Amino acid sequence: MRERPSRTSPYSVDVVLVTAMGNELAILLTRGSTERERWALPWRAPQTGETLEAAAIRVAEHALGESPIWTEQIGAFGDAKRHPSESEISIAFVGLVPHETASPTAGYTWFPMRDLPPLSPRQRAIVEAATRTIQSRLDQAPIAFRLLPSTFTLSELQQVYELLLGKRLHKASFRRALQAAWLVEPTDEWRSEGRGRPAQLYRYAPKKRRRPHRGVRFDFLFP
Amino acid sequence: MRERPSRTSPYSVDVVLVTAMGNELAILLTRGSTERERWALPWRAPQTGETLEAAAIRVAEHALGESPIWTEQIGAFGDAKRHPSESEISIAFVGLVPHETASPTAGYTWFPMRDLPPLSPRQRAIVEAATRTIQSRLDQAPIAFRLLPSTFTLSELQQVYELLLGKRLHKASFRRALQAAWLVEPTDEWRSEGRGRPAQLYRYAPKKRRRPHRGVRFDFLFP
DNA sequence: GCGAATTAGTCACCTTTTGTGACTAAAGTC
DNA sequence: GACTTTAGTCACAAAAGGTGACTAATTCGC
Repeated sequence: MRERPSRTSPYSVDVVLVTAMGNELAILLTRGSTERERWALPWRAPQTGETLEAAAIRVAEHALGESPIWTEQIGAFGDAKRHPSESEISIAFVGLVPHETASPTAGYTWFPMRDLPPLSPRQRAIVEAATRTIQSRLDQAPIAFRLLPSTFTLSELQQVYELLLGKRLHKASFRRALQAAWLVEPTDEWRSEGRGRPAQLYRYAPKKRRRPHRGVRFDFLFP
Repeated sequence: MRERPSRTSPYSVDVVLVTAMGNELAILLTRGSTERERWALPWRAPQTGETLEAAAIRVAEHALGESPIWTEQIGAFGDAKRHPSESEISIAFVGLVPHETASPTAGYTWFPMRDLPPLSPRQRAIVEAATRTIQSRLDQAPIAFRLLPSTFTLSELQQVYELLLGKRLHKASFRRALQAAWLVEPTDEWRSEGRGRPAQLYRYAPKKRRRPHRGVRFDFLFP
């Protein structure tokens, strides 16, 4: 099932598989067989007739035995940076995987994002772009909800958001915005997690559409 | 200078060149030489050692004699849709060009976005993605300002925003947000455009950085 | 058993942002 | 001079967002 690197393949599909591992984000890496001691993103030379996204999903299935709960293309990366596959360009995807159900198959290991081994320049650029892609999609798609089990506490949800956004959020603001969006509904279960007061469990149950009703923003970062 | 279509090329760089033509957005198309009566996006089979973005800029220079004022990669498009170049995948770029200075070379024509000729399915998908890319970048980069001459009236600027966003904006809100962002400064010139009161001319002169200071948003379009 | 510590959940207050109609100003048209 | 047209500004209300402080329910140490 493991495809061999085809040195003549003009492009590869590289996938950044991201999970919330405890208190940190982690991505899946594999030891590059073609290169000495280097770690690399899972990748694949897509077969003809195969959709790019389908190729990305197959990479994930091969590495984890499961498909991601959300996938998005990051873009094409060429720019004369070396790549393990020696392909000219990489079409990069990002995929999110709940950590509970995702157990890497042989040869794949989770690495915390804050402490990655050396990667090829191109793949490092891909990982950085993956972070930006996740963050910019976070308010447009319910990707954080699917990183959690089907029921979860609001504190857990907030922790996932803080992890993905890379910043702390105020509890009251977070819950107020969540309520206004009609995205979750409470179950009648509670979970006592050791110390403090037990938390009510919620499930993702979106109820109403948001009106995309806003004017312009001028949020330029560099003038 | 016109590169010939290489049938063995594994991928092509396709460019959506967008301009504000009077009251409408327009994109540049060329008559596909390999296909009977079809129009197509300008494209190029990139040379080895050439950056993807450099290839896109060269496409623009070849078609317009000028490089775009803003360029961004849209992504890679494969998905078994036919393409004039018969390449397996297209790396798509979007580029913005001021209409005043951009005169197409032979074989290239501006088409209003609302009335495009039939394109290949893949290129139609690329054009739609280009629109989304522009709209999502509009509040993060000063691309609207560079579509205009160096001095412009605030009404002209608002019209460009309305064109790119595809929706009307309220005059007072637009100007209030613009002032808060410290992006323009008035000149001491005025322009009388026929009918009503003359408008003051402004120039793009960004002064201060915005704080990326905001909580979460739950703006999902489909639950 | 009891107070301290810890986590969950909510409220109230205030500031900022945003939508919007109405207003004044300066030009042309008739 | 009255009317039309475009520019530019104001002020009010509503909505969104930041924040500290409060109550509630549990465990831990003693």
